Amino acid sequence: MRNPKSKSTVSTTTWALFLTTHAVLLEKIEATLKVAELPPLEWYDVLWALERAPQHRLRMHELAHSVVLSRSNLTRLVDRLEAAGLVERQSAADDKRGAYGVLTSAGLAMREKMWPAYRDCIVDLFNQHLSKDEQGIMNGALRRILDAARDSADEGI
Amino acid sequence: MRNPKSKSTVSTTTWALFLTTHAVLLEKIEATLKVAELPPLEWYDVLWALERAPQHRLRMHELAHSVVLSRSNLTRLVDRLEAAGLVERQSAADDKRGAYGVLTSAGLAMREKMWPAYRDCIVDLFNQHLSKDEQGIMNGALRRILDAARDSADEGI
DNA sequence: GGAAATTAGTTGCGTTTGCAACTATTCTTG
DNA sequence: CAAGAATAGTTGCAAACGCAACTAATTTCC
Repeated sequence: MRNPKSKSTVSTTTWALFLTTHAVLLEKIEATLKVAELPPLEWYDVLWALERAPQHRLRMHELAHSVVLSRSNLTRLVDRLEAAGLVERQSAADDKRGAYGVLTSAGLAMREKMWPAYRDCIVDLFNQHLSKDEQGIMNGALRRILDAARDSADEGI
Repeated sequence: MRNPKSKSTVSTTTWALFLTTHAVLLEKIEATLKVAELPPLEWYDVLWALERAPQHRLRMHELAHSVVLSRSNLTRLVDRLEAAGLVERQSAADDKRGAYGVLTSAGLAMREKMWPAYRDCIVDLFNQHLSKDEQGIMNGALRRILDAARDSADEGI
């Protein structure tokens, strides 16, 4: 029982590496963005999700799902983005409960401004170390894991 | 410029899947632990790091590095673990600035109690969807990424 | 051998998170 | 078509985090 692996022989090496790599890389990326005086990564995620969406807008719950955040956290993240002028709220015409998060032109500009710094991080820390084959294999494997975790049938990444 | 990929042709699919998979899986695992009335995952990480360490103890900064946490956050995480009786602080004899975090027997028991629930999560959400080959390839790739990010030359995972 | 720089760990403070409760609207179905 | 259930989004509050400042001990090196 000293070593978890001994019990029913499950190897957790990949999982442990997955977690640690994520933690280390995220820490580095956030630090880089901070030095460049750019907003945190989650802002990028929201801006990019909106940029890809039809009419540059998504309902709050869609946005929350898209960036994998709880509703309440997304509410407040959008508060901050709205305060910064990067996103606007628009009430939904067809559902009076609902609201859209809408990308502003300043939000689009910020997404584009953040991208080079972010892309360089991804390349330097991640892509650079992966062969095309490895990328293909990881895409397949992660896709499968993600779809299973989300009970399949979800749209984009 | 609409699509980041178009610029200097860097494919960020793997990275995006990596991030999203991490977020979704962590959310599920934390929820499972909570339902089982078990402490959060980071407690497990600390307990397990100490359990593997010689004499079940590590200096605070080693522990911080081992679980990829800032010093100040580790200080307070250990505060909580100490309050729960799972870890003790011990001042270092050879360096009067220093302190050890030491696993208590209650801490060891808790680690063992958490493991089955955690292991089941890992298997169900992660391992189950990976072939041995895929695991091997991911291990190699992640190891390489992690070592590079940490300027190589770091011990255990 | 002693001033300056470095390292270990903690703490204060403002920000962000997580959870549960809450309002308001829409859907269900008897 | 009305009562109850479900869904959308926000908010209050306590816990946790990130950063910079702080104390204390150790190392460097002139």
